Amino acid sequence: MTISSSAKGQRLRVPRPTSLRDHVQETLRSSILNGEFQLGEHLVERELCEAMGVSRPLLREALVHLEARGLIDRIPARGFVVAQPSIDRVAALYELRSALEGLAAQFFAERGTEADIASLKARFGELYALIDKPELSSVRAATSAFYAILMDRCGNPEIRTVLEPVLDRIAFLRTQSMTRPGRLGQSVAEIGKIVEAIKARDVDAARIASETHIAAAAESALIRLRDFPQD
Amino acid sequence: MTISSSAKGQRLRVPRPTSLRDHVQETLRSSILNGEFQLGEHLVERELCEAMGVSRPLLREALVHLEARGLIDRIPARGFVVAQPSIDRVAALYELRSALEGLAAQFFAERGTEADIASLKARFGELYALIDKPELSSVRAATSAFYAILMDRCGNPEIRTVLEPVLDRIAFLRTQSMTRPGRLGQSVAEIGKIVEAIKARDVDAARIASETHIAAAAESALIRLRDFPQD
DNA sequence: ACGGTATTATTGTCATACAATCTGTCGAAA
DNA sequence: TTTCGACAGATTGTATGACAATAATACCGT
Repeated sequence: MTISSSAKGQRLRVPRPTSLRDHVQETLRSSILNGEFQLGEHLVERELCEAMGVSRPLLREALVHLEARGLIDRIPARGFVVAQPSIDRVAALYELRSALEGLAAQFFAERGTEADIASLKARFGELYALIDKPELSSVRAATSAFYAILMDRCGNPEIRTVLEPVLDRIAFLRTQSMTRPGRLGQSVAEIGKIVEAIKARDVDAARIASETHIAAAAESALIRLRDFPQD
Repeated sequence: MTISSSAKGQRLRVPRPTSLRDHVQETLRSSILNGEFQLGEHLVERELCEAMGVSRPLLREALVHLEARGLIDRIPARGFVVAQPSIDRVAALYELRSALEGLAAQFFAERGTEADIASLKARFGELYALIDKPELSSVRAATSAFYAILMDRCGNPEIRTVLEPVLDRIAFLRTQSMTRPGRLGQSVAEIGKIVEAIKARDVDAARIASETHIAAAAESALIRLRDFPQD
């Protein structure tokens, strides 16, 4: 965890751009979201400590944080495992996601500035351009960028704080659902409806388009989940 | 933290009904919710360790958990402080609460069993009986009981997991707003509308009644917050 | 093959330590 | 007198090591 501080004009001492715990936390989080652990897999503390080169108390702090966000579960005398929501729970999470993103779209249509709307349209353009060559990482990046604008500029910054844990808990399904053949084009079309409604300042249409979009994503994800339950 | 194990027929060793960390966490949480700390107050780790009789790593785990839930904030090299949301943030939180409780009411009206509805009515009855002698702790208990039913039986168990942190962050306002003269009666009347709508299985009315109720609570809380900003 | 027991691995928790950083104080210079 | 800077104390951020309690596993005798 050494950080080179070479830039001469800057402050000499740049010990940690962020706390070490935050780094451990984020590393662990993205490892889980990227599927580097199986659902339900036991997270052995000593192994992770050695792998990341940090002490056990620090690692545990990171784990506790992720536990609070619902990404991992704690089993009383067994330790931490990657959360593995049941099908019912996944359905409930999608339902929540639908409501929260619908709310964000509604607020954005109500309160977004013209500049915000322009940003949103730009992000949508980037996403649209990917329909022909759907590469996983690009699609994911463009989607995140779109939603980052939607959440950050919708006028209610707290939506993001509650939505993020929800998204984390269904992230293991989202990857797949976007790359199904044909699904991307449909999905982008649905998102286009959201953008249109926002552009027209049609509050209800924006909310409904957003809810519809997530409902479709949920259906796609749940079908897949039912087919491969242990995935 | 000694636990007497005297019952003869039971297992002899009853070390911890729950993990010690959970206990520390909950103790700390309720202390904060009960206003035993000022908003923005610095939480000094060593003091809390001694007060609760636990080690610093364990205390920190509890603090990190509460941080993840938004109850406390971490300031880079200063440690943890009790979260002190700005007026804008409080407004955003009430907006979210309104949407989420509206959703719960809607789902309850859609999916609650008759037995669930009967339970809800019973809780409402208990609340109604308190209008004449509004004692803080009773009102709070009855309100929690009502909402516990509403959240647990609405058919989407995830709503509670996202709503709870939201409620925690505005808890410091909720106490006051219920005890304002006249407000309780009005509040109970609003809740009564929710119950009625649910009884009638009127999904939209249930959602709207719930949203309206929280909007009124928000207005009351925000007026108070603007009058006593440092409260 | 099966049931019970011993061993091992791992968690839950503690005590302690120490460098880095922040805070506040006190003195020195303008 | 006011302001600036250095010093000391307090507190965090992180590490090490330890130990009891529990769960998992392997072993062994029947």
